[in-house]
Order: sequence, then C-alpha cells, then structure tokens
Amino acid sequence: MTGHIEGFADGPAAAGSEATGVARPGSASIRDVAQRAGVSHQTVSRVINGHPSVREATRQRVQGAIGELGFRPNRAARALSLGTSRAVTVITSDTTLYGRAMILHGVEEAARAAGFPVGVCVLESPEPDAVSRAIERSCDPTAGGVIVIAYDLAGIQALRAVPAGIPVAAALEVTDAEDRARYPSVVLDDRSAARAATRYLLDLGHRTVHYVAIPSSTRSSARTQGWRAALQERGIPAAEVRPAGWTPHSGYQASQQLAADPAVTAVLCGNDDLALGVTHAFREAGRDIPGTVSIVGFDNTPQSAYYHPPLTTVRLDFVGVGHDCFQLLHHAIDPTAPTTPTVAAPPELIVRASTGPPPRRTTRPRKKP
Amino acid sequence: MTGHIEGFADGPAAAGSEATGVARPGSASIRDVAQRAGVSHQTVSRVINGHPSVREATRQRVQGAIGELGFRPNRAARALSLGTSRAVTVITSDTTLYGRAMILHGVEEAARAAGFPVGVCVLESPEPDAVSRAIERSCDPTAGGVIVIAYDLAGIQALRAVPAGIPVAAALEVTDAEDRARYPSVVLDDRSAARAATRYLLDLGHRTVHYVAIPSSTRSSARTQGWRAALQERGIPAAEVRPAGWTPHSGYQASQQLAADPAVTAVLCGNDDLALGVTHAFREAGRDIPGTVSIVGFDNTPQSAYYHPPLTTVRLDFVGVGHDCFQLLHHAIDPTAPTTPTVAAPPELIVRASTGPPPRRTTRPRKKP
DNA sequence: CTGAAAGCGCTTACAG
DNA sequence: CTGAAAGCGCTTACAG
Repeated sequence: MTGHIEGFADGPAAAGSEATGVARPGSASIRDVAQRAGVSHQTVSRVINGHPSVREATRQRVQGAIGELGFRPNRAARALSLGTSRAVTVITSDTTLYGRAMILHGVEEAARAAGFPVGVCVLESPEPDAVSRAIERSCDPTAGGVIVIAYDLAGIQALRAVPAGIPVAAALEVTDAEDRARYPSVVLDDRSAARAATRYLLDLGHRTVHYVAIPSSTRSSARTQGWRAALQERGIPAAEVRPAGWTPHSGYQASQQLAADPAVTAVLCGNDDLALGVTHAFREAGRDIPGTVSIVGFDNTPQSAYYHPPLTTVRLDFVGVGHDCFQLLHHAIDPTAPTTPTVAAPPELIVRASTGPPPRRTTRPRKKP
Repeated sequence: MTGHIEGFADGPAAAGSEATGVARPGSASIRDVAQRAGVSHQTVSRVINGHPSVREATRQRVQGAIGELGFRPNRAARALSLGTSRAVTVITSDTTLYGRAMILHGVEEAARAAGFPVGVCVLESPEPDAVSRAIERSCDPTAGGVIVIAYDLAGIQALRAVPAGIPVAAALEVTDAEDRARYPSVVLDDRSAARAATRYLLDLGHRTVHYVAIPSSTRSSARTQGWRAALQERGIPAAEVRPAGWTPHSGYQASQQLAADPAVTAVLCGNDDLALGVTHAFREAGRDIPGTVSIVGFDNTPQSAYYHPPLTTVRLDFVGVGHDCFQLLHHAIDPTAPTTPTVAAPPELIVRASTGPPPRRTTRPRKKP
C-alpha cells in the first residue's frame, strides 16, 4: 500500500485574479491600500490599529480598500518597527505527555482569545546545547513572550536561560521555591494532593502505600514528597520508590514485583497511564482490584473513569494552569491587560472503584483461577 | 487552597550586566557586532547565514563578537527583508484529539530538525468567520508555510481559505479526492483499514458488525465507508451508524442499546477512546468480552494494549503523517530541500484479546453474575 | 573577500 | 483629523 502521499503537486491553482485584482502575489501593502483609498499610508496604519482619531468616513474608505485588495498586514514589519510582537511560545518537553498537552491547550485557548498567535518549542534534553538551541528558536529579540513548563530539569534550565528582556511566565512544581520566587509562575499543589491520596489509602486501613513514580529529573518530585510525608506522619517507613516511565507499559513493568507480593495492598501511581499498566500487572498476577489491592493515579484523564475498575485518581487542572500562565504573561507584556482572576482549580481526589479497604488479614496470595 | 499563582513578580532579576556588557536590553544588533569585530554589518550578515565567501579569520572574529555580545538575530527584520520566514504553523481543530496531537508532534519533530519554529493555530468551528480569523492569525504575508489537518469540515474550509502565495501541505482523508488533487497532501488509508477490520470480524464468524462513529462533518467519513463496503461485499445490510463523540464517555452512552441487544456480537469503534467506553457499556450489561461481543478500535493509543481486555485496533501512523506533511511543505518552500522519503506507515490491524468468534448460537443474553 | 547603498512594510513622534 | 519624515534590523545586489 504505497502512494499515500499526494505530494509535490502544484499547490492551489494560482488563485484567479479578481476583476479588481492585485498584481503581486506578495499581497498588498499598506501603501497600496492608502493609494486606493486616497489617503496616506499612516492613516491606513491608524485604521488597522483602531486608533480613535480617524474620521469615520475615512475609516470606511480605508476598510473598503483593505477588503478589495485582500490586504493582510505584514507581521514582520510590525514587529520590527515595534521591537516586539504579540505572540507567545510555549517551551516544554514532550508535548504528548498529558499534563503538557493540556497546559498547551489552555495557553492556546487563552492566547487565541487575546489575539496572540502561539508557538511551540520542544526541549530535547536538559543539556546546555539543547537548551540554548531551544532558546534560540523561541527567544529572538522581537519574541512577544514565552511560557515555560518547568516540571522537569530541561524545563527549569530553559526557564533560567530565557534572556533578560523577554517576558516570561512558568508552570512550576510546588517544590521549586527558588524559581517560584524569581518568575511569575503558577503551581499545582500536587505535593498536598499526593499526601491526601496517601492518607486516604491509609485511612482505608492499608498498613502502607507503595509508590510507582513517573520520571523526575529533579531530586524529589512533589508527588514523591507528599507520599513520603503522609507515611512519615504516621510513623510508617516508606518502601523504595518504583521508578517508571510515562506509559502504561512502563507501569506494567515497574510493578511486577509489587504484584507478586501479597503484602502490597495499596499502590499510588505517578499518573493514570502508569496506573493502567499497574492494574494490568496485578490482574495478571491474579489479584482482584480493589479486593486485594487498591490503586490510585494522578491526572484524571478522560479515560480513567472507564478503566476496569474505574480509577481513583487526582484531578489536576492543567488547562487552568495554561490559562493562568497566559494571563500572567499577558500582564507582564502589557500591564494594562485585563487581569482575569485565577482559574486553575486546586487538585482534588476523585474516588472511584479501584480503591477500597485492604483484604482481611490473609497473608497468602490468591491463586489464579 | 489558594495562592497557587506566584504571579506578578518582577521577573528575572535584571540579568547582571557582564564586564563586557551590552547597554540596551533590546539586545545587540548586527551593527553592534560589526563594530566590535571591526567589519561592516554586511559581513556579519554573511557570517550569520553561513555565506562561503568570508575569510576564516574574519569569520572567527565575528563569531567572537557575536558570543561576547550575546547577539541573537532579529527574526522580524530578517523576514521583512526576505519577504518570508522559515516557520511553519499547523492549522487544526482541537489539539487534544489523539490523531491531531500526534500529527502536531510529528510536524514539530521534523520542523525542529530542519530548524523551523512551529506555530499552532486552532480552528474554533467551520464557520466562515472562525476560519478567516484562523487564516488571519496564521497566514500573514511573511508566513513561511502552513500545514492544515483537514480531517473535518473546519480543516477543509481552512485549507481552501489559505491565501495564494502561502506554501501549504495538508493531511487529508482518503475520501477527499478533490482536495487531494489540489494540494500537496498526505493520507492515511483508513477506509481500507476499516474494511479490513470489518472483514476480519466477519471472517471470525460474526453475522454483522455494528459501527460506533466519531464525529464527521463531511458526509461520510472514510472509516464509515470502509465498514459499509466490507458489509456490502458480503451482501450484509448495514445497521445504522451509532454516532458518538470522541470520548470514552460518549462511546459509553452511544452503545447502551447495542449492549442490551444480544444479537450484537461485533462492534467497530471510530477510535480507541470510544472503544473503551463501549467496552464499559457491554461489561455493565453483563456481556463478556470477547465471549459475547468483539470490540475493535482505531488509533492504537499507548493505552489500548492495557485495556481490559487488551484492545484489537488499527494502528494509524499519525506521527509519520506529520513528518511527511512537513517534508512536503519544506519542499514547497524550498525545492532544494532534501526530499526525504515517505515515512508514514500504512494502517495495520493489531489483533489483541478484545476480539474472537461470536458466541455459540445462544440468543439469550448472559445474566449479570 | 568585503563595504556603501537601498529597500522590505510598518509605526511613532512631529507638524499642520 | 491627517500627512511627510525617519527608523526598526536585516538582506540583496552592486561595486571594488
């Protein structure tokens, strides 16, 4: 099955020039519009920018000419002249991760509403070279502003590498006090959320809670900290963190040993995808969920409510974080911008069917049917 | 729990000017570099652009000055002068949908490798107003080029509204012959894939296959067509399509009736998320999967292999489509660009545990345990 | 191999 | 309310 690329066609038929037609395909300039409307190009500029001091009749004439010529203002020229542009670019690693994708979506929505084009700049790694290449792509002198998702080392390095003079806002981990003091930023308190989720499991009667973690390039992620804190406050020693990746597959692999150990009755997972893989591993080991083990995730993805069993998880309002980041940036760029109130909701535990009390003190594992 | 916005801080401390420090925060220009290196600004331009005719010694001196001044070229000025920029923006509806997100990711990867910044322009609706606003945001005269994901009506309208003179490439449905002839485009043959999946179910012994569809603003989506074709070629009348949205929840709702009907033994779903919801509905109705009903999805999301049961689905190489789109666009912008061969893999049915032969002719539904 | 000239399309003071 | 002037930072011919 080949040939699914239609490619290398001639592109759209050289759009039929209308009766009133413009000559150059390079499209009309402000001067062409001016000529047609019988005014100076400055006046056209004023009309475009909604400057108040333009006679209504003039404005109409100019608008007419704009329409007839299909004039679209040249953004580059505007940016050069102004020394800045109304545009935002989101700097992040891997846009396919749920949290990143949702923040990007939130930023995009807010930016669109405010008339800002949005760019995406992906970090390849936290290496200095990769970071400066990203900065190069996103921070030219006329860049409007950047939003960096600094949930990992690459993001943090990028944030710190943003040249002075470029407006910036950041999505940060709660635990990153240093950068929170330094940059306008928005934070989701997933440390508290992890603590709350762990307490919830403990309150259910579980003797301890194990943790399967998403990657964290910083020393100790907020979620790990919260989990640890909840254990510590009850004098329970924390078992070793099971490090995993981001995918269900990695969760599956990381939890093989846990699934084989009947003493493991509660597992907190760094995200819902991991939880899906962990669930699979336990089921494969013949363990009923939540009969013999309780599983909790993070994110509240649209899928999690339809897992089998439906997953208890922590809702994280990433879209709200994106909105707020944009608002912060907008304010930094233009202090007269309407300062919309915060929208990001605090994390919240959503209890579903994947959690319950621990099994009655049976130490033997269930056999596979 | 408030105060998670750190906001409105003063931004990064006005980066300590180095010993050699530049004065203006507006960063150095080509002329500043020239002065420091003792050359003309044209020579600096040549160095920046890797022009061959520059003496090595000169080049070094200029590079040195660039480093010392932390010079970053002004993209707007370059674009204005050149009349175009090396940048690509992806026009699409809802970036959170799996296929769109993966195509965007593919485009971004390829663009990054080629040194193109990437923008995202989201379509709100297929209404003319929304479309022209999107075009306005993405197609200024110096725009490098656009890639439009034309899987829905909004995308198709946007594609057709791209002004002449703006290089363009599109991800299109197989069924859209008209636009395929008109624009450089790449296509995933999901019509054939849907036919293959339906045949597979029929070959398993199912008397018919029901279809729960993702939204399609075009008359008949490729997947629907393929499903219908497979039925037709065996003389089986197609049941009505069950229209759903994109989420597991919508799949769940759309399949309530199907789940209640014991004659339904095979369901093809427009995507994996839908399949997850459909699975839930059937399980809730006491139907064993695949014992009493086979379920097939589309996409092969990373989650699908860990569903319960693991989902039979069609792998669609959206990332490859993204790569190919960028390649096509790159070629349109710059015919000397290396024309990398196609990478998008054809769709492929991945058989997992959610499908099997139909139940032995028992017409009564299983009761809930 | 390198420099002096002109221009890309816009905006912001500055006059009227 | 509107127009003539100057400049944003780069690039592309054109000379040398």
